[in-house]
Amino acid sequence: MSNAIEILVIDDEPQIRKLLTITLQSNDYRVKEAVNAREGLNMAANHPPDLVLLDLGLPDENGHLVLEKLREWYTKPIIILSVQSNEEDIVKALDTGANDYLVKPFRTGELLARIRSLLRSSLSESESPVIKSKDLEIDLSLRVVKKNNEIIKLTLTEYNLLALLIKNEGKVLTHQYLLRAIWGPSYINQSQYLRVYIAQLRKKIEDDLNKPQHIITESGIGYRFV
Amino acid sequence: MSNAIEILVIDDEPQIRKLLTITLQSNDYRVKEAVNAREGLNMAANHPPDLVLLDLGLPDENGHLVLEKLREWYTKPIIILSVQSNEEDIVKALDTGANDYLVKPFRTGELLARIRSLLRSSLSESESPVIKSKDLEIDLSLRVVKKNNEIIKLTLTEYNLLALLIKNEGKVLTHQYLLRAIWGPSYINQSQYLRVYIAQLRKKIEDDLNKPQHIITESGIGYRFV
DNA sequence: GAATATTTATAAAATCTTTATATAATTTAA
DNA sequence: TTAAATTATATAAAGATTTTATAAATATTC
Repeated sequence: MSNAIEILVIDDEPQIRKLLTITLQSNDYRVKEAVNAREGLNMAANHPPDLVLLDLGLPDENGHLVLEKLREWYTKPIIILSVQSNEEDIVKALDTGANDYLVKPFRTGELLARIRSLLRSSLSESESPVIKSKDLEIDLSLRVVKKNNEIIKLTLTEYNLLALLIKNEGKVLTHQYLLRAIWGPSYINQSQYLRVYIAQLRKKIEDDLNKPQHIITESGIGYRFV
Repeated sequence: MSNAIEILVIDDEPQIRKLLTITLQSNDYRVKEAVNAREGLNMAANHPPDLVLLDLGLPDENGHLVLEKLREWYTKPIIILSVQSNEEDIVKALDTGANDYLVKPFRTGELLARIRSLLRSSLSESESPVIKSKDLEIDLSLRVVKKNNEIIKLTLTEYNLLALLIKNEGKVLTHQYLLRAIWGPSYINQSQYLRVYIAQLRKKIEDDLNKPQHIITESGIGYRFV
């Protein structure tokens, strides 16, 4: 998978690198390893990762200095891993731009949770989940649908229906399923509702109503979004 | 100073609250104190702070549940303070939406550094102090709104509503969310309030009331600022 | 007592539901 | 396999309902 989240580990201890790599990989992150400051800064610059795990006790350069250099341009999360547990180091690292500081030995479950926490906030602010096709674009968090870069107005039911179809892209959703999900369990026989709303949606998002490109009818079964 | 950063402390132990309040105030933060979950949630809703310090061991409700309720709508940083140092609690809290977790007793210098770290990222990314569009200009730090370079007078509620919409530019904010954020959780059914204030805001900032360019109605859902 | 907030009332707009009818797809029977 | 019959779908449009906009009256706050 090429859209996996990439994490750069900068640590000189081979056994820590190995532990981190195995832990992270088994949680579906892509991992790159650097064994010292020079290599770490190079790798970060050549191919910026989504998050950096940085050991403060590197052999070739002072850890705080590495952090400072990295922060000159790197804006995504940096987590410090260090054997130093004194307050001075922690405060200094955080004030230099680190987003978190874990004292070695750390608990891997906690590290993973802190990684998730940081990725959550850094991702949600920069880019929201947008689904794009040739002419359509749906931003589920903004609740906005665009066709050829123009916002199209959808009513509550129209949007709910489209969002459900899109979330299950490629999959045929049965009449029953759609009716139950949008109108509720007591409406599963009101297929006509569905037809009316599918027609309205197509009028808004399809170029040629006689040859729908997005909402495909599966006669006798349901509809499918492609 | 009225534009100081405001921190809400939710903790039932008086001596901890006192320590936190003194520490924070001497670092130029404005502090509000809540002694239990109910009071904390109310205070957060009525006047959303810039950051929340939440004790997990509250007397009246489970801490994780409080965190969950808060995160339903509150998007700014939350730091957990807890005597529990077990990994399970830490992971759970972080995955529920906490941004950091400090085990009591904590070092105040580290707490302050972690607060600075979180405020740094949340402030720099979420709100640039001045937002401009063709005819409108809003300075969130000065609390001033200009239309065609003329200052327009807004009441407290009008300003809070407009500021919230603007901070979430492009995003549809539901009635519930707006009512909860501006009036508090007990007002989520008073959609009429919202309509009255939206109408007043439009009268002040829109050129053509029949074709609003800034505050867009999403019928059945809420409003969106563009 | 002026400014602001909360209610109330009501007209207008938007949306949803229902009906009607044409068209398309599928099944049945010769 | 083809033609008729049946079933399923598409779409417009009318009526019903819900939602929204706005003015204006009343209450509250500072």
